[in-house]
Amino acid sequence: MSNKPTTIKEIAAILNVSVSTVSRALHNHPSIGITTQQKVQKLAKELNYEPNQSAIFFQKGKTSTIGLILPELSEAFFSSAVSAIEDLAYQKNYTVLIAQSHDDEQREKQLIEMMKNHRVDGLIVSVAKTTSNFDHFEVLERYGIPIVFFDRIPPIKNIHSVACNMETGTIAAVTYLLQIGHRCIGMINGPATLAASEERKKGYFEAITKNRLKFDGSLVVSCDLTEKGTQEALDKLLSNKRRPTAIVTFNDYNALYAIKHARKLNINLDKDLKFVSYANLPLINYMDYVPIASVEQFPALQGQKAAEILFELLKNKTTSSDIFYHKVTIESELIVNQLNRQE
Amino acid sequence: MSNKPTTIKEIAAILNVSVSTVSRALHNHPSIGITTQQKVQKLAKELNYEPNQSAIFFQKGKTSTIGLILPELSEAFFSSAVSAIEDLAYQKNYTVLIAQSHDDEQREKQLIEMMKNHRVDGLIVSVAKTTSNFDHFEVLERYGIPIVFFDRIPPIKNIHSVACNMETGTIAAVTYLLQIGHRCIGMINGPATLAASEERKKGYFEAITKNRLKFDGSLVVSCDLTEKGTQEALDKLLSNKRRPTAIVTFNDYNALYAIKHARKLNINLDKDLKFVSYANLPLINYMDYVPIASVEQFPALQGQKAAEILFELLKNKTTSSDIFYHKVTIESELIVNQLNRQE
DNA sequence: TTTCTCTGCACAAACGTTTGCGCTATCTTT
DNA sequence: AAAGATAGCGCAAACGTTTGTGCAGAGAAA
Repeated sequence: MSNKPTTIKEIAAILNVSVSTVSRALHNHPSIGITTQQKVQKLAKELNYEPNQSAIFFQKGKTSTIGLILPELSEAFFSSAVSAIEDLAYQKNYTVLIAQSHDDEQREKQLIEMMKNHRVDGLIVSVAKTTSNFDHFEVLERYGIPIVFFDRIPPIKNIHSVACNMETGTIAAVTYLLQIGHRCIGMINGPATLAASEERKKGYFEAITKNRLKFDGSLVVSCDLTEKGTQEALDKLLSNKRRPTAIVTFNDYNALYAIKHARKLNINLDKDLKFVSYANLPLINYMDYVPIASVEQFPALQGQKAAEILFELLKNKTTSSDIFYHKVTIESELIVNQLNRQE
Repeated sequence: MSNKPTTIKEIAAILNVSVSTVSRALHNHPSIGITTQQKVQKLAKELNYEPNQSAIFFQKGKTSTIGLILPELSEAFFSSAVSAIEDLAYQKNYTVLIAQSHDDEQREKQLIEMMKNHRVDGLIVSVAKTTSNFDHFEVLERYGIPIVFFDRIPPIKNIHSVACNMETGTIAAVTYLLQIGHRCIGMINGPATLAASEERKKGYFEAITKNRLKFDGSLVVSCDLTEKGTQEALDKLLSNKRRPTAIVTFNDYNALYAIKHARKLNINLDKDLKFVSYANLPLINYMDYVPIASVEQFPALQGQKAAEILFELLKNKTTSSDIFYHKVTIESELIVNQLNRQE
């Protein structure tokens, strides 16, 4: 068994032509006669010829491979992005080398090293939560390997990035709650260190003031996004002078923790307290009590945009790409949950 | 910018030695003098030399890459498996080319083709639900590319596989329910076409008869695993002459559909009806009412075993590996849910 | 006929690395 | 001193493909 794959050489030998002729014939090069071209292609098909990608990669000095580093594949947000990136890469005859950092900075560094050795043509990255030093990314740029960041963008200059505008999404969320009658709206926000937290808060403020209500700082509480932190944040909000009738949470997990805790406190989630969240996880479909709306961040679209930018960069590699840095912002969108219980 | 990476040639030129000497020195080959070796390694570090993997792959005729084809990355089961496989591959200096079939047979075929062109050294596959023709896999074997299947195993001869024993897990599940006092236990099983359904049914039968109870066929109903099908199956069980006090479902999603439906029917899930499920999804942690126990199928372990087998096959590639086919069965295990509400 | 222009192909280098083989000193043995 | 062994390194081929250049023959223009 184990038939060695057919090579261009063998085809050339059989047809008594040179390897270059075969190569060009297979690529429909104009300088090859039509009859020769057909002869070659016919035999190639018969012998089941498949070009040896390894040889091509080596020869061309590029791998037609893009690297993709993200925190966790099991998070629905990222796996959606992966699918989108994969699809686009597939169309362009690229392959995707996927790796998970597990939100570990060291691992991320090693993966970058690995990607470099593998001579990936470019990289799409969503950085680990814990990453504080970003030198390893800059090294890659010096090697001429372009990087596009998405969703989690490092705070450094001169990078290509794709991210979601959290502010407008938050405005939509709060406005929606105001429209359906809520007047006292709480927010369980993320830690202040995250840029995304700041955007959410800004959006909250905007929506409140634009509707001629006055902003109450005690209704926005930070939390570390753990289950315990969320419980404490909820407790704080519930014991506030003005008790909120609706709460905007930082993300879906966050919302679920809060909902769980609220139910334990015997709060009627159909009447007394509503939640709005971010991300729109599929697991929402399996829950009994779910947020009444979610701010969708379009992970697939983010991934697609990131990939488009990367391919653009790869195409124009000759020109000094240092001149222009892409920075795409995607508008988030409020999705009102259809499964919303109307009892 | 865009410094071209250092090559072995340049190092050789600078030190006035041959490329072969540099190559061997970098690999600590015994036939190279200690001083030369150190000189080379020192300079290599200074020049930031990194071996060109493309060239090595090409030269060695192997890519040190394994392909991984699975239905859906977003399913927690598979993403766990991916992580385990990645880790092992990383240790062995292999990289993993991941691709999703999205449970589509055509896509799966294309991916196989792509993997072949990329000259992956081996493949780990969990086949798409819809795949009915398995020729594309057999082609690979003829190319000398070994395949290891896991979890979803195609019904063909002479393959390497890793899978979970559903029968013992089911026995454990039913036995547990018997132990905590249930006497009438229902089962929402999968379609009869799936081997896994058969195993579950067998396990159910075993557990019942071993405990000197008589098997009641009306307590085991098939379902197509959709939400609607699950609802119908539950309805059927609830209107059975002997109404079950506990139900074993085919998988977690299945269980969630059933739980949702049961709650809509105002059934007291703390008292009147208990569920046991399979898979132990992490989303369980976010649910209000969850199965009281789950049969764990150890996706990470399955992935790891599959990878181990593959690396074993790759190591012994010279010997005609046709002789022996690996078939690993992993025992599933009943996990009693700690979050189980004890009210 | 001569010169010029294509057309259609062959030649060979190049990409970076590994590895079998051969060669030359030096050292050991007799 | 002659012969053999060994250590340390260089030479060159090989992996499969692409691509710049060269070159022959055919046809067209003079």
